[in-house]
Amino acid sequence: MSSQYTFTGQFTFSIDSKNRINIPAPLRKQFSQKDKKTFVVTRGIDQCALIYPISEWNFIQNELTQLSSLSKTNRIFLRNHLRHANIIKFDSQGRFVLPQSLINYSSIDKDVTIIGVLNKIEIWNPNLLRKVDQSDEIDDQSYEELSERVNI
Amino acid sequence: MSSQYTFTGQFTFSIDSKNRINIPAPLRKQFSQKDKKTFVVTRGIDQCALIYPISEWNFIQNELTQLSSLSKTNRIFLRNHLRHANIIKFDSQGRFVLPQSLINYSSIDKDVTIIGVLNKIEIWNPNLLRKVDQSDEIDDQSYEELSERVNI
DNA sequence: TAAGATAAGTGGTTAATAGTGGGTTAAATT
DNA sequence: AATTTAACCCACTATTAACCACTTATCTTA
Repeated sequence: MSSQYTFTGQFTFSIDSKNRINIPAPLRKQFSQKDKKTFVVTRGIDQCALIYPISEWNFIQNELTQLSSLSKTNRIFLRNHLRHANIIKFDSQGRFVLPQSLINYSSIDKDVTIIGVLNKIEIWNPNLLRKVDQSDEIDDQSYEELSERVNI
Repeated sequence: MSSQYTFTGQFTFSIDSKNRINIPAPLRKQFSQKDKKTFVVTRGIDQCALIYPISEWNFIQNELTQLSSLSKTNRIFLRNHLRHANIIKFDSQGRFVLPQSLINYSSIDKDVTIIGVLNKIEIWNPNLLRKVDQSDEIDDQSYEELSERVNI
């Protein structure tokens, strides 16, 4: 099942004194009527914040209900995935306030890099992202494996 | 699956003071009704910018949705493929603005060489392309391997 | 082949939008 | 009740996108 959202592109914005972040217009324009400017901000697996439009988040939640809580891994995974999720709306200017806990988690200071990744939006500290870019090269072996799964 | 687009030919155009580049008429004419002058500009693997008509890009994007973000390799791959992709339309004169990040990446200055390569269009710094032409000769061995896959 | 007509490439101006900052009021918390 | 927090509103500036205009090239037709 593929999403209606296809966020792409990278943007460098700033977070203001009231912890507000602007959602780049090209991304914001994609928000459908039914999602009504509502989305979920949560922790990424990487050290960044993630935005899911509410309908996407509901879909993910549905996927998660498939996991049995009898498994310890599942319990941990579920707990950690859900506990940091904040339901948020953006204001009439297209901004939202990033919760303090996520600012801490993603080490965000003044500038933020915002990246569209299909059905979600990543929010990074630019310096941190640069480091990740440098350290996390994909090796040939992994590329080989990828090539068997996607044909582009 | 083969594309409806068969871009061919080489053109030398210029980029203006507002970073606008004209799409050569022979290429532009191919854009189908349904693609509505919409396309994606992104980084090439080589040091150039690439244009995909939106329907072509959607095919690539669809492949990418197959990859789960729980895998670290996938996350890196997705991020790096999508972050440089800009959805763009050309104006009533048939031009589009090349994002600054891509101007930097492809070292484009004043003139650009535009090449049609089947389902995509490459945009090069002419000098850079000349260098690549000289250094990247195809050796006999590689031609042999190619001959087993395409019959021309 | 010459002249007109059409299309293509290039340049600039104006109007709209996007990004950012701050202030005011309402709500929530203690 | 006081303080803090969040929602809402207004305003400024810079960037972007839409519009208009001109020159050159190409095609058509007499």
